[in-house]
Amino acid sequence: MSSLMQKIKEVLPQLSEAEERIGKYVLGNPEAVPHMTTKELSQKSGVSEATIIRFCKSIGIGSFKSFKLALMKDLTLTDTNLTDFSVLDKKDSPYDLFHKVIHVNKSAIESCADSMDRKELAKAVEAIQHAKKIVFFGVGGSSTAAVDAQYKFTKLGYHSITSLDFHYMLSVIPHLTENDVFVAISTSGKTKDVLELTRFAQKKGATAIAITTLSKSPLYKEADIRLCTPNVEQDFRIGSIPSRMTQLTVIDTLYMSIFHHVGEKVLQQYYDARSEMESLRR
Amino acid sequence: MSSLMQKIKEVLPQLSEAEERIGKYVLGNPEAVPHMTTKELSQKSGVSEATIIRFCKSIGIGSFKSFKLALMKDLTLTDTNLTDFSVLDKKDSPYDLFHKVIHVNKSAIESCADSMDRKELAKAVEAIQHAKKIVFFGVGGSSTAAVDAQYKFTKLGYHSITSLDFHYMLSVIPHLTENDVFVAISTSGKTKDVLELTRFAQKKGATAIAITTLSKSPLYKEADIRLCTPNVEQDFRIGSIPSRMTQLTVIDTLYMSIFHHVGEKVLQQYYDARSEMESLRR
DNA sequence: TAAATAATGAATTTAAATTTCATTATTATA
DNA sequence: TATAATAATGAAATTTAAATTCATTATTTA
Repeated sequence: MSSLMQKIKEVLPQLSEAEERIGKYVLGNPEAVPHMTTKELSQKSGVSEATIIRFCKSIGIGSFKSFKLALMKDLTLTDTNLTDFSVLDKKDSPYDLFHKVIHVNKSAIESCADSMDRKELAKAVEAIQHAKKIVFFGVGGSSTAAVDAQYKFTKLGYHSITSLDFHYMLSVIPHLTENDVFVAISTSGKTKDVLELTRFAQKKGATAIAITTLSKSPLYKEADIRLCTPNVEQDFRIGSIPSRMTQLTVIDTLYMSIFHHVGEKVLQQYYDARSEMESLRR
Repeated sequence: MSSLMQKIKEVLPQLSEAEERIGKYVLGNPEAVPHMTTKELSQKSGVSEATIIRFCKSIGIGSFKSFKLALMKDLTLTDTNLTDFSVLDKKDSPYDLFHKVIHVNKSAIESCADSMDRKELAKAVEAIQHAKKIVFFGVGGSSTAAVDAQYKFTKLGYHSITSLDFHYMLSVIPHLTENDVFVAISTSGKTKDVLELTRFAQKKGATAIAITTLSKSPLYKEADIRLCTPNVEQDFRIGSIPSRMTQLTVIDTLYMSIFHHVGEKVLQQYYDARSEMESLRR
């Protein structure tokens, strides 16, 4: 716990009722407060604006602005890992939500570092490097990552395929061989479509890479290579927001790694494409 | 040299005379500026207050307040000068790259806070709330955000459309009316396809929301509502990685805001869909 | 119970940020 | 070269945020 927050906690019992309410709100939503005005904070915590000012003085800070600055500094120093989004509030304005989204997404990406296994990652890069074809598949919220990956790897010169359509995929997979890679994306690791296609691809000899959470799910168990995303809060309100960020971070890593490797070879083509794009830019 | 100061240095030659004067003052007195008002800074640097505001926008930051905050952060974070990706190294292992990707993505999301204008955001949410149809369009790296948005807003019960195909979009837009919203996604704000479709949609009376960087681009100028993403480093090696993260963060915010609003109404349907999904889960 | 004190928010004032608008300078075009 | 179009600029007005004042209510003390 950092110094300002600590300080607030300490003096909380000595504060008046209204000021205590502010203190509690601040402690509960520290990352939201630095972007608020006195008016907003007064409404959120159910006191008057005047009391906000008094609160600042009570905890020994001269102005509301200084208070916000101090709080912000506090938060950056102790990168709070409040991954949960339970702090959503009826009164939240779009701007408040914006800052909460920033916070959640940042936390999600940060926590990617915890779940990734470097050996598995190395294996995945190795497999993709030598792949003739790469097929990505994800449904629902995970389809975003699949679409993104397909685009990125096409840019790198790969024969890269994805589709939201299960039956389309059924027609793609029979043509896979040992040289190919099937990347299955599913947060839960239980999605039936994804599982069935993964098994099918494996039967054709393709290497199955799973981008999924570390769990006892069938996808986790059966995949050849596991790239784990962290178990981020799955609140219904935020839906798949944070998990999609983690999936994309994994995709980005694969992309960067391959780019890094094929490097110079692709680079010239890349520049060509860029200048061509400039002139053609539709 | 930290990133914001670096950025100012870079754009300095492109700025107008008055704005250049501000830039020089800031570079010369970085530690003084965060505590100044627009009036003070205008006097110190010998320009008008209005020009101060324009200067902030010129360097891609949405308000003077955000500028001061960004500058302050810049000055305190002397050690983390990894913001640029030039630190890519031939010897980097996939795992090294993974951590760099995490860093870049995190920074990109963080800097979203600088460029967003709360009023524009409120306007966007308002427009979408009352929309009958929402059309998303982005090409290249920006298509990911469009696809993601389309999925999210469909889940919220909207008639939500996107396609990668310009000609398909040409057949969609004629049916738009004043009640509809067209969301154009383009980092540069110059993509021809996006511009043409945006103008077409506006001609049909739809409200055009642009998710783009704060710049003098045609898309920025012509859009009815501007949701600005920060000017993240556009290194060819990382391509559109960070800008896609910022676009998604904006999409997430819109989604959360609308969700928050329609809230209870959709919630029941949402739960129904979930349990249905459990049983149907393919 | 009455006086003193403390707590509070509504209303006001002050100050800061932002926008608008008219003016001037610059550039492109006939 | 003259003229229109565009961009740059600051003065003034507007909007927004912060801070103060003051009247009201609750609480404590004698």
